[in-house]
Amino acid sequence: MAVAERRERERIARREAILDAAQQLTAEVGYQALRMDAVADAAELSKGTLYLYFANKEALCAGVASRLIDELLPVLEKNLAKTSSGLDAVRQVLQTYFDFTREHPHHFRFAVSWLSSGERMDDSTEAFQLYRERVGHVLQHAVTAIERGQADGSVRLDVDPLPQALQLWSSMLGVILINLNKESVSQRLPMPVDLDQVVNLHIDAMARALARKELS
Amino acid sequence: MAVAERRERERIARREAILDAAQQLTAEVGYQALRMDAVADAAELSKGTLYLYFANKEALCAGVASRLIDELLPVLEKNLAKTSSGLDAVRQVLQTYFDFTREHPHHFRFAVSWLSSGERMDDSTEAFQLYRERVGHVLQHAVTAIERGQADGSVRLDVDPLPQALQLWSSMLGVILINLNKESVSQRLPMPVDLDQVVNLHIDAMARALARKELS
DNA sequence: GTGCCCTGATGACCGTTAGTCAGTGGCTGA
DNA sequence: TCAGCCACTGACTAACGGTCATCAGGGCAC
Repeated sequence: MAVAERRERERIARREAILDAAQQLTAEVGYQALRMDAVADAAELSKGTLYLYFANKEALCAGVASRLIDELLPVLEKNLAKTSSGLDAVRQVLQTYFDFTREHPHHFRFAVSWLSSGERMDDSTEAFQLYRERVGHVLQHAVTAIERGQADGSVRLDVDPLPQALQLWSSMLGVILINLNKESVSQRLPMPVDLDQVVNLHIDAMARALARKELS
Repeated sequence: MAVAERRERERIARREAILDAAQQLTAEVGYQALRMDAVADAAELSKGTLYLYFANKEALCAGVASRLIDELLPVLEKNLAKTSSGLDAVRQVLQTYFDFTREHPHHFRFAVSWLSSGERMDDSTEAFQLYRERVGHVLQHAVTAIERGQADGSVRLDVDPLPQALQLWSSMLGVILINLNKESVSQRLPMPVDLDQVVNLHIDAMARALARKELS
């Protein structure tokens, strides 16, 4: 049935068109302020049609987020290829992730709101399965970097790669969160602080904590 | 005018009564699911009245959050009094904050959603001013702990207390965020991970990164 | 070629909820 | 006694995510 195949192609293309519109709008206003009506308008479809392709707004956002994180993976792999040691690779994972969130702050906000939503967000939809898988890939690069460091002697042997990668990822999450809101955060501190510097301090601290040899 | 004074007392009492109702409900359902109608019902007032005391729902939530963080400060001060060194005090600040978020997960979620809201949340209301001030107090304890450690020789001298305290605070934020959602997070990892352990790993890593003497 | 049917699209409509505002009643001070 | 003020009220509005009865038109059987 050539018809069935064409239908399937058209379905995928329409889904992509919706994601195009949503991604464009998201980049402008963020996930929170994204309106389903606006997406429908931009995609030149009616609102009801959106719900034929995505279970709800969150699933649509997860679709956009999956696309974005797909951009991260090749960059991360390229940067990791240049590293000279496992410890250096650990730094590179953190730095690359940070740079990515600077380019796509809305994506990061979405991830945080997903993580902090508790039970509230129904993330059992297909779009979320994909998204979680991609996040898992990023995490895996951190695990691999630690293992590589243990093999080449740059990382302490008494750390367990997987839990430690989670520690790296989650602590980085908080640092980035603050950095994304540095204007409002720093404004109300007694003295001015350079919050970009805090990111570097964090990466340095992490490297020091994982380093096998004491680097002074 | 004794009347004016009584009016003022009554106004404060009513405000507190609203906060009582909101705090109770928040503990049950969280900030996100808190309904202004429900608060009005619980406080035995009409919804319109709530808006005479709080500019909007967020300001009301900030009022509840301020109350909660007020509970943290004395506990933190008590725990800090028991510490034997500055480095130990740093660990204690992190641990106490973590324990607090376990008791008041909703408060923490509110703080995160405030931080990740960007421009969206109008936090110029009086209730937020108070809340920010309290957060500043907690942060100050971290700064003081680092300074104490530098004075007693337990913390490296080449760290700048204020930025480093921000690094400690923000990284801890991320670790706690993951911990609060450990069920949903760990569920989708290739192998089971104890996310409570990640908190300990993080505190250990932070201590290692700040310690003056290499502790192997 | 004709007509039936299925699929995908539609948009008016619904429910929920934050926030508003014209109206009410009781206390105060003259 | 009564005018005026002020806290309070609750029906109302707007905004937005999500639904569903209905429609159009392309494909298939005959």
